Amino acid sequence: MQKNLVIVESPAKAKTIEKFLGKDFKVLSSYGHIRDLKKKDFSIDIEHHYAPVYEIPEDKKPLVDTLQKESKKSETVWLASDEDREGEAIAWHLSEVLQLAPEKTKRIVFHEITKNAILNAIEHPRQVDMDLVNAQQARRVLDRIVGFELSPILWKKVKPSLSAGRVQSVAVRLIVEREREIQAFVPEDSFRVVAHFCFDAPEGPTEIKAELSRRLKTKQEAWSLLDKCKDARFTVEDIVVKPARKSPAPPFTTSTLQQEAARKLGFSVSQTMMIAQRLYESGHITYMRTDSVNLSSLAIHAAKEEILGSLGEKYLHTRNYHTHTKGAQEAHEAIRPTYIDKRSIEGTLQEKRLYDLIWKRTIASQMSDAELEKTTVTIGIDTATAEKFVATGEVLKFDGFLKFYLESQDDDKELSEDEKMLPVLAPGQMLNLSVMTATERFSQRPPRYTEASLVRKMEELGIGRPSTYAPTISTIQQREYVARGDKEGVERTYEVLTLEQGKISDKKETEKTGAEKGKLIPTDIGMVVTDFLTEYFPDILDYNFTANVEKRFDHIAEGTLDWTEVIDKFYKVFHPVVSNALSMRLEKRVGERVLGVDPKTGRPVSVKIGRYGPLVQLGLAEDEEKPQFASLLKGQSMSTITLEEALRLFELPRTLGEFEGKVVVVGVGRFGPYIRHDGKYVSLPKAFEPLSVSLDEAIELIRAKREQESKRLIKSFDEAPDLQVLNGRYGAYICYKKENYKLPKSVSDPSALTVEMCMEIVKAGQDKESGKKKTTRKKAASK
DNA sequence: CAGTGAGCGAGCTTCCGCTTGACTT
Repeated sequence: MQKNLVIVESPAKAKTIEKFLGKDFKVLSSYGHIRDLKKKDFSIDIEHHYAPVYEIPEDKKPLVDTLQKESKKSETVWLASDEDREGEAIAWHLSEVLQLAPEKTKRIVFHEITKNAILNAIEHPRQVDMDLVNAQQARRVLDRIVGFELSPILWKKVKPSLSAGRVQSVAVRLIVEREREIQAFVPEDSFRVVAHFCFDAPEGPTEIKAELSRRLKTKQEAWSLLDKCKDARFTVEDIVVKPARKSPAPPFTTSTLQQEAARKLGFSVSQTMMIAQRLYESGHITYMRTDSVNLSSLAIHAAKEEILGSLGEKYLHTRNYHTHTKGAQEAHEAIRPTYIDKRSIEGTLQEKRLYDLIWKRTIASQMSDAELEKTTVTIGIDTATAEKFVATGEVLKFDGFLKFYLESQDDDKELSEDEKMLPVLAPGQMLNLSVMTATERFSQRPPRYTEASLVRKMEELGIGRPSTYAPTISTIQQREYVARGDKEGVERTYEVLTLEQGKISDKKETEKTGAEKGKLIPTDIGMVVTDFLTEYFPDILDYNFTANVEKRFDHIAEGTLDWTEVIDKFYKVFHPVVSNALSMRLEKRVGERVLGVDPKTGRPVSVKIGRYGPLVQLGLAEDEEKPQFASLLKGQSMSTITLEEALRLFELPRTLGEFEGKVVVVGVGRFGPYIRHDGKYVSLPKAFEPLSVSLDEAIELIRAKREQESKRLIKSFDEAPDLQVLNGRYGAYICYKKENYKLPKSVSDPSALTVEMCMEIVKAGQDKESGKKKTTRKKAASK
């Protein structure tokens, strides 16, 4: 009979802890939640105090069986899930499902995975905290109610298979509203005046650059200042030297790691999480889903040793950081290297780079401030005494933590001139003007969100958790509410006035502005759904909704509120709005817009969302003649399409002419624009537009496709007509009875393959396939 | 891969937070 069973959430954690506890303890993992509301049904009994209907998901059953057996064998079961709302619920579900007797069940928590922390936890067990569990049930039930009541409204009113929820709908709203701000943005221009002065210093002629202390509103104003400066005397009026400090950023949380990995390494949010997961599993870093900036005393000590050893005491400044994030639950440490003395690790390049980032950030957080000296020089103009030029310089006196790490800025802001050292000057010193320019500058529109900056905003609003940031971002893209995309910049002209050698000249220059890559852009569906939800459910879409309900969850956790009453209060208000929204008959479809009348037929033209996305419609459903439909093209938007553009869409499919006696037709299908000829399809590359592509271009594309086709067949065999060696997008492969098989790496020349060799590969592939099918089928069933 | 979409209409879709798989084309 084994004495003790400890259950934690993560298997990697289980492995480490088992080492600390010795023979009398077996440590297993629950792999997160073991029980949840039933997947399919609403599963909340409204009539009976919102009683949740739980089930053990199919893929968790074997695990639960194992836990069952092991717990029966043990004298004491230690529930060691995380110390937060979800962790407490996991502990409770475990004790319910495994039917653990209270006298042999103990709840323990620890914040750091160290031997001391765990032994200490074992010394201080407690019972499962039902108030905290109820706070979790309230959270879970609320999310189910919101998600499962809102989504069906969208299926009926907008499009099937859409979804809405407390977190995702607000995330989409942020992106939609930002896009509208950008559309409504009117840039304001002003003139930035910069002067280059020169003077004779002991070491030779020296230059200094200074900027007028304010921007000038108009060209006239700029001109008149430059005019005044033609014969002006410039004098150094004041020199101020001020010390300044910069402090390091706190250690990484999930959200800050995602942001920095995006800025410094160019990783997507999900990529960062996958790489971090691997680092965690191989024991290199602490847990990667955390909202805490706290470091264990052990880690701080290790960082201290590391800094003292390599740089000395001057660079050391240990600190404890505190979380100010809304709704943070701090069940884990900050993300840091497990062994801080490990400067680098074995692994892929990406793993190494991410580890390096985490290492530097952790070490820097325990290092001294950087010390700077900021110098400000004010330069007066005798012909315009109200105006001043200002030159600023910055000198790094002591690098401190900057030796390792500087947090990046989003590229949102206009880059400031890099500040550097100023030459030595004295008050009263005269300066000669060499050149002065007044350049027209424009105020910047707000930037679109990146995945990482959206995460930052969500965290700020307390929406979502470290474990859901990445999944939420992929959900809103999967539902086609938003898409990652590039925006081309626009050419803009601006004016530059130059004063040089007593003469003012005036010229126009051009620049590209507003180009963005990989930013989140809302789709028509995203905008229509957001408008609909904010109109009917303003409370849910409110940026403070989560923060407000979190307050109530906190009261439940403290035991001062009953969870079913919180849900009841919410449901009594929410559900009638849902019923109302479902029953109302809409004059128009949600998001429908009438563009005008087709001059040819006199029939009305409108845009709306159809089952497969945005479409234009010519005529009405009740007309005797059936209406015509056409999908919007890529790059077109319901909100900006004009009547003329819409009418042109009805020209598709369009006959271009004949080639080899057969018609060539261009159209737009489910997979984008295509050319059809002689029963064969060729997709239209991005560079062409279906409305403007010519017959000659189409023929060219058909020929190119044929050329590619002809290269497709590498080898066929007379004795085995079902067998072919083909050239595909990913290189050579074998096709046998319509199934494809990958070639092993050992095959260097696919054209040398024989029937026997091929059949061997096919057979190996089939064996693998049959082993795989079981799992894929299971996946499909659970989906 | 397939180029659709209100007149019949079954049955499907959906939430958020905990975890890690075992897959590739």
